[in-house]
Amino acid sequence: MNYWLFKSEPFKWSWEMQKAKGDAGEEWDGIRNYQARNNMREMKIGDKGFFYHSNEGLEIVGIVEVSALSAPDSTTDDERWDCVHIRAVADVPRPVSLKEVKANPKLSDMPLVTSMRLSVQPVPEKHWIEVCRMGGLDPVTFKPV
DNA sequence: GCCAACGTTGGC
DNA sequence: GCCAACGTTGGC
Repeated sequence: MNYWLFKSEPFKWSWEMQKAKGDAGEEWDGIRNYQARNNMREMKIGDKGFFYHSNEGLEIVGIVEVSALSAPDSTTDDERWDCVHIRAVADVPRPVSLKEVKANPKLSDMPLVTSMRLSVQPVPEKHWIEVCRMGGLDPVTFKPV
């Protein structure tokens, strides 16, 4: 199992909107960056991810999982772009802000810090566990702790 | 709203 | 294949 992080501007697509989709999930469309696309192509069904609010909020607010493998992006005819589907799994009881991530020495090499502009990024397991701890949830069951 | 960082495009 | 110009992202 691999871990990822999905960025979204809440006024375009928020965690509340993602949750409203429930188990049906939603296509993570609109990605027009090769590195982000390549990350999605690496994803497998059931891989987990953080849902991060960029621009406004600036915090990790939820846990998602990959519900469909990367396939052509329905919002474009350009064959270069494809994307996965994700569905909401759990709230982060205490959202973890970018500020907190940056302030934590254990997370100094997290892609969220080092690859600021990458909108779909990998999360090393050690970072996953640490962020879950900060957010007040179990890194495996996603139950509040 | 500004602007730094950085990815992409296109002329040469 | 280099690199300048340009566009976009995203923190502040």
